[in-house]
Amino acid sequence: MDESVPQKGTVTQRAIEQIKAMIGEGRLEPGQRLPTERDLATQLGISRSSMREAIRALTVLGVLEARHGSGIYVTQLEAGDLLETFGVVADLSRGPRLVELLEVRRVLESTATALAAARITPEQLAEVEKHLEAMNATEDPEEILFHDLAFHRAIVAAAGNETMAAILEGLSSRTFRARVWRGYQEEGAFERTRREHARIHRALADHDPEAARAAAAAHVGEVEAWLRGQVEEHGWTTTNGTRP
Amino acid sequence: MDESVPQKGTVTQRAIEQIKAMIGEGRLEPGQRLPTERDLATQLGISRSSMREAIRALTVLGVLEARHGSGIYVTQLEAGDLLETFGVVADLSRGPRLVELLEVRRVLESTATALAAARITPEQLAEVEKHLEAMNATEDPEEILFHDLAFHRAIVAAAGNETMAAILEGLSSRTFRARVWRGYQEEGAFERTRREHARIHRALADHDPEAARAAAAAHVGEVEAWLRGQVEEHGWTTTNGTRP
DNA sequence: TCGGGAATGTGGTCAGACCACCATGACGGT
DNA sequence: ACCGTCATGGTGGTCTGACCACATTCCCGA
Repeated sequence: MDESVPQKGTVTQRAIEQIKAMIGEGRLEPGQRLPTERDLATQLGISRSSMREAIRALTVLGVLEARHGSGIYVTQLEAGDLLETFGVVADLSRGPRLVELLEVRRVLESTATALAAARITPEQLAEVEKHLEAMNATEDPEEILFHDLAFHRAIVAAAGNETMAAILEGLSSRTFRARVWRGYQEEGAFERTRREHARIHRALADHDPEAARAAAAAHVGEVEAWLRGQVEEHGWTTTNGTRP
Repeated sequence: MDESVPQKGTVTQRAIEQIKAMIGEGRLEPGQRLPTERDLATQLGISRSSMREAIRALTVLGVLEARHGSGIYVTQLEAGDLLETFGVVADLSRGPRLVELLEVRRVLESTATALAAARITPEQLAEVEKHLEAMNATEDPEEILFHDLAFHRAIVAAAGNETMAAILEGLSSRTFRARVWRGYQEEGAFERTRREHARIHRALADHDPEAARAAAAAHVGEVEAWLRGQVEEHGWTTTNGTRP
């Protein structure tokens, strides 16, 4: 077919760019099914192996989705699809960068919480309260962590910015939170966490953005300050410890 | 080798997780060279093709780097490496999500600018001024865009949070800015942009974080408001238009 | 009419070959 | 003795063709 494209980088890289361009130009709509790997490879004049690598790359980026036995599809290209890789960053970061990530989270989450305070509906507030109460009603760390995540997720969702929500989701992903939370909560921070959550909830119920922003910033800031201390004290790396 | 891992998802996916785990557990250090594709494939008991797909996936994520004829290496795992994919999001987003991205940028950049005002050194300030003057000294849109990017990049760098800088880099990537900027500047916003930049610079020189935050937020907010109007008016999609 | 199974098409995996590139070191000229 | 040159081996990059696993479709028989 179009042999117009000359040598430029590796063959696979070229294929990645071409498919990305097709989507950018609107020639491929979200949800649409692509030609088969074999056809695509023929069209671009490359082998199926190289085409598969290109598809794999775009799959990882959350742009394409391959369904075994069915075909290759363009994702909905929503924030959640494209920002899923953000979680990997949190998983592989350690030491000083963990603090930086928490600083980003503090900035974004305090803003999101402020927005939520202004816009939250009674239904959304009920969802928040559900997880708040569930969190206070149990002592099981696993369950607490689950409802803690859901609590913040519900708030961020009420802010109405899906992109921001997707980023924060990556910054609060289960493994990331678990790593930091474990050490933090060991120091008897449960009670403080409960107070901070209550303050956030009150600000939301009062529709008070400024109070909500301050409460959220303080909440994340507490963890951030603790982690900063840990990193400075011992050169903490916080790898995914292989617990024996 | 370790045939202990049973069937779980696709073979390639398993390989991706295993390599990611090796890095997470510290068995692979940043900058370290990995075994050859052939050896890795043998070790994990899979074919070279599948292993190559796994490597491609981790390459896209910014975790690995393959050098033709030399070998496969673990990247430095710095924020820039891992967040490079963030630019793809900006490239493929359109319509309402563009506004959301700009909102995220406003939040992060205003914070970064405030931090910079508090910490910036004379050398860093000189760098900022260099681009500010260069930007005001030309009429070539390409050059203006270049120095505009460099202006903000220098400020964000002075904030001292590499993770935040990497995210903002993705949100200001050349293609993203070009798409929005083109339309924005067509409406004679040059003069306003100059005033806003001057205000940001003065706040930095005065080491006044609050003024810096306000100026940066207003600056991005201007573009954001304009874009929001565009999206609401015509159902603007802002694809990479194939200009005929 | 409807249930089930075969046929087909798809992505997933494998094997082996060859090419392009890089690093190293042996070699020969100076 | 020094240094540039080039041969060589090893590495990632690409291609081919085959087979497997899964989803969908469709047709046939109950």
